[in-house]
Amino acid sequence: MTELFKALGDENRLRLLNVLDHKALCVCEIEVLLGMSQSNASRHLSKLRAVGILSSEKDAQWVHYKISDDFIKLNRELYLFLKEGFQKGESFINDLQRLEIYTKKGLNCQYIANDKDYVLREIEIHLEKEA
Amino acid sequence: MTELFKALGDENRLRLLNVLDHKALCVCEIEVLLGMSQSNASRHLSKLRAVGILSSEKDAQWVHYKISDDFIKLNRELYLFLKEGFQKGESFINDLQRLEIYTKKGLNCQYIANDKDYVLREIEIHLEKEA
DNA sequence: TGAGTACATTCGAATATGCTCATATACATT
DNA sequence: AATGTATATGAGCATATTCGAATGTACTCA
Repeated sequence: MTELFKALGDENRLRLLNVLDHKALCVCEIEVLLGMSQSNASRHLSKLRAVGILSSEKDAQWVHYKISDDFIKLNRELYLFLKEGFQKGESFINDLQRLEIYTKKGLNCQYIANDKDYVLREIEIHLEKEA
Repeated sequence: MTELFKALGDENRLRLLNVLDHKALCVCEIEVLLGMSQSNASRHLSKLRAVGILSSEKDAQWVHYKISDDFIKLNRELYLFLKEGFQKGESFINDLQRLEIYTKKGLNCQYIANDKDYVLREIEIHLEKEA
C-alpha cells in the first residue's frame, strides 16, 4: 500500500492518471497534452505501471498506456476517491479541457509525428476562442 | 490531493494511522507500541495533522492524536480503502496485536511514564505466550 | 540496409525526505 | 520557584526523488 501511495504522491503522475482515466494515450500524446518533456512523461508512466496502476500495450512504434483493469478491480475505493478528487482540482480540469479539444478535432499520434507544434497551436487557438 | 497522498506514502505513517483508527493515542504510547523514537513519532504525527488526516487534543502534558472526523467525512472512499489495506499488511496486523494487549492489560500513559520498559516487557511476555 | 521515429534509460544536479541527537517549550508536581 | 515530564523543533547527515540533457533501444519504412 505504501508503494501505491508513493506513486500517487506526485502532481504530474496524478495529472497523467486524470487524462488516462478518460482515454488511453501514448507517450507523445501525454507530452503534448500535459506539456511534459518526453523523458519525464515516460518516467512517470513507467513508475505508475511498475506499481500496477497502469498497463501498456505496444502498437507499432507507439506504446499506449491506460489505467489497469486490475487496479480498478482491486482498488475500487481508491479509484473512486481519485475520480472525485480529479473533479475538484483546477489543473485536472484544464488538462481534460485540452484532451477534449484534442479528441474533438480528430488529432492523433500521426499529427503529432508530422508536426507537433501544429497540434499544440490547434489546441491553444481553440482555448483562446473560448476565453 | 497530492499532499494527502504524499503524507500517506510512508510506511511509518500508515502504521500510525492503522493503530489510531482503533484508538486515540498520545505520542508516548505510539513510541512504545510502534517502537519509534519520540522525535520521529512526533514528527510523523505532525505531518499527518498538517494535511488534515489527524486531529489532536491536549490533555495536561499529553497530546492525544486521533483520525480527524472531517477527514473521514470528506474522504470516505479513501478512508475505506485504508481500512481495507490495513487488514492485509502483516506489520499492520502485528501492530494491532500489540495495541490489543496494551489495552486489555489496562496499560496507559501513566504506566509508560512510571516505567516504559515495564510496559514493553508486559507486551512482549504476552506475545511470547501466544507463540 | 540505412534513416527516422517513439519510447526507455542513464547521468548528474537540485531538492526533498526521514532519521537521530540535542535542545526548546509547555505543563505538572513538589 | 525548581525540578521533572511530554511533546515539539532545530541541526546535520544519509538517502530518495525529480528533472533535463544526452544516449540507448526497438521498431518502421523507404
